[in-house]
Amino acid sequence: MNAAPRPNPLVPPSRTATIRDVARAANVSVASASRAINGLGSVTEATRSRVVAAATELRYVPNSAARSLATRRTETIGVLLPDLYGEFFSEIIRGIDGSARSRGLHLLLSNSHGDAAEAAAAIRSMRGRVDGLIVMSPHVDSTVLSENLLSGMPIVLINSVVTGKPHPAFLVDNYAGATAVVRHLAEGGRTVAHIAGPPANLESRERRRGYRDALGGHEGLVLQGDFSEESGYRAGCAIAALSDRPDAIFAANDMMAIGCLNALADAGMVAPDDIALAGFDDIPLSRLIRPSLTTAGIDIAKLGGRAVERLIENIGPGPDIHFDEQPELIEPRLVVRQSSAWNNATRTSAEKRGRETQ
Amino acid sequence: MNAAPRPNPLVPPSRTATIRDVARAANVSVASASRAINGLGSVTEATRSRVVAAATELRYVPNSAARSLATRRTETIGVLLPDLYGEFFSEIIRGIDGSARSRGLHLLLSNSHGDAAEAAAAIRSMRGRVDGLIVMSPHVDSTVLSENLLSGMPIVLINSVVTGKPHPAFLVDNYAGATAVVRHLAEGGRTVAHIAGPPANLESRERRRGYRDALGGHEGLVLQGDFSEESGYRAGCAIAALSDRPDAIFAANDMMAIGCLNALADAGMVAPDDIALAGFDDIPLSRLIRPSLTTAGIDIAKLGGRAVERLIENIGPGPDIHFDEQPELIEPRLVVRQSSAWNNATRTSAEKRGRETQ
DNA sequence: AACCAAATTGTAACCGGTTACTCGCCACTC
DNA sequence: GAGTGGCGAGTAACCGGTTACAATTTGGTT
Repeated sequence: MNAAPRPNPLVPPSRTATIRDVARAANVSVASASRAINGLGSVTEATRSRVVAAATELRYVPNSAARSLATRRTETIGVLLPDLYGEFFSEIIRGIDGSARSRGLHLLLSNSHGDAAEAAAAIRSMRGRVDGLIVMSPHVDSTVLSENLLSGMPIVLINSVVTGKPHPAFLVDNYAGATAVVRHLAEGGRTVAHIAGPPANLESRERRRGYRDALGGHEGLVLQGDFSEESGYRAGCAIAALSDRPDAIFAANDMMAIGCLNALADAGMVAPDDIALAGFDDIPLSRLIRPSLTTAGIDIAKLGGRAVERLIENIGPGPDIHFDEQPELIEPRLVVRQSSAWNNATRTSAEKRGRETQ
Repeated sequence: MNAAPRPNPLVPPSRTATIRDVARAANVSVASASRAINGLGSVTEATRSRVVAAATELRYVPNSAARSLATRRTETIGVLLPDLYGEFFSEIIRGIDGSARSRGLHLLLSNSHGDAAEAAAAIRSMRGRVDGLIVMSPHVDSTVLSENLLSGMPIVLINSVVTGKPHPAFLVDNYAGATAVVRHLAEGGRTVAHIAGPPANLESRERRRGYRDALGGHEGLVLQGDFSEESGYRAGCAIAALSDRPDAIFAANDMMAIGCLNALADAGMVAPDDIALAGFDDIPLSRLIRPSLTTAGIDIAKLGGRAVERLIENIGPGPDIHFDEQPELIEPRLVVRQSSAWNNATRTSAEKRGRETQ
């Protein structure tokens, strides 16, 4: 009559139901209960319905930790993003979330990493919590990745160039987008100045290269900026003060273009009549300001969704499907709005109101 | 010499290290290894360092599923958000993420729920994956919550009113914000019109109530909008067409204010000289457009951070700490910018450039 | 030197699922 | 009627941690 083998004899009250409870209630073994619940293996319709009934009766919800431990899958994908400005962030998450949810996957999010060490820590801390990773970060490089990713983990990169071992990746084609914008601005032999982004930034270098090549290799006036609205404002002031002004300005991103536009406005000049202007990114502000801003941009949400799909392909059975593939280039779409609508005849009334026909 | 008790005798190659491997390498028991790694219980410095050395040597990373299974904690908080527009979304996530990360917590995110059923599904699917929930959703109500939340799970609500059992909650004080804006616009006896948000929306009702009370209970001209820029534009056109125009307009949010501003501009009127204007939310666009927009808003990131802190208090030992407490009201701050700067004398040059001194 | 309390360490039983393998049982051939 | 193939169900061994409890060591007293 040794009555104390179990440490805690009376737990039943207010404890969440386990699969053993369900099995007992349905009068089957745990194995059958598990099979019935997951619809795998062979189970009679009779036992299946008995188990399901017991499960709903007991409000049974499988413990996901136990399940992951046994199956080695988490049904979760990790998302690593840099400290992004509003719209880009919400759009890419919207795309990722939509695509993930439709496949029953959860999202483990980590954003705003100041440096490579923080990004590495984030990657490491996600190990074992996710089945795959979507990484968009200027701070990762092949070292960070291989050091912190245990070999098997599938990963998809967005706008992050890593040398060394190739991973599936998506890259916005900054070069193509910039040439498209500059060709548009330069139509009819107009001179085009450039407000450049930070030289250390790959995207700003690519956009500048596009600018240069669109002008046949001969750069016009180039002012240094840092992607902030303030730096665009300063550049705009500088240009307004020139005696010999360019016909048009290509800013390396929309924020600087907006700053520049404001500077010109403060100097009493209006775009496009006095000087035309275009940016890059197509942030939502671009169509809301007056004059609305010509720019080039991509469908960010779609990009996020595609990244998830790509990741899932690689989570599946055979690892390393698209192994030594080139990064997939996403070409931005040129969006012409008021700020470069030189010719009134071509300005539709919808454009005048800053609305797009889409 | 029975050599086949283990099902898979040769797994060592490319298998991730477990705590037993570490224990073996450090020549201690798994219990000591666990204690050394977690810094709990008492362990000699000597064994601790041996274990740590072995762990780094083997690149050991604890399996989080196993850990959660044993400890019943996931070190993760779930975040449920509605389909939010850019800036609000990224700011609140920034605040939540920063606060969570500094405490070593992960974020499981789920956004864009179309209806109550989807929100309920999201809550249910997070069960067992998170230690607590931050919910901001117009779709939850007490039924959804009590049905899908097993009693113990801590939760913090943001801008969601649920009747019934009280939960810790934060609420933006739309009424107070609106009265502040309207009092400012009405200074000197000026007449103020209102562009209202969708009547079904609680926030727009509260803002309208603030508008009415700030005018002593007597509403002026009220136009119906739906929070979109388009509806603001239409309202602006309607006002521009009036023969007897109000001195100022209070739009129930910034997007409608911007639309209205554009409509007035298209009609050849400039704010604030012809008509003053203010919005609500203080989205970043508000200080970037010309004229920059007077508005009222809260520090969204801070709100997110505080929600996390509040949640953590309730995750701790004693459940239901702040049980029957009132929701915490967050009072928006009035931000006066160009669009209501009637008097040139009070307009600083910094404001003219649309920059704030903060 | 013996003794005892405190500090370390080890053993093994959990946490709650999944699943390889075994066992009955039944229908169907030969 | 014995042999056999296959299906449904059950047993128990995992997955990889944590931790209660027991066993051992340590160190300070008398």
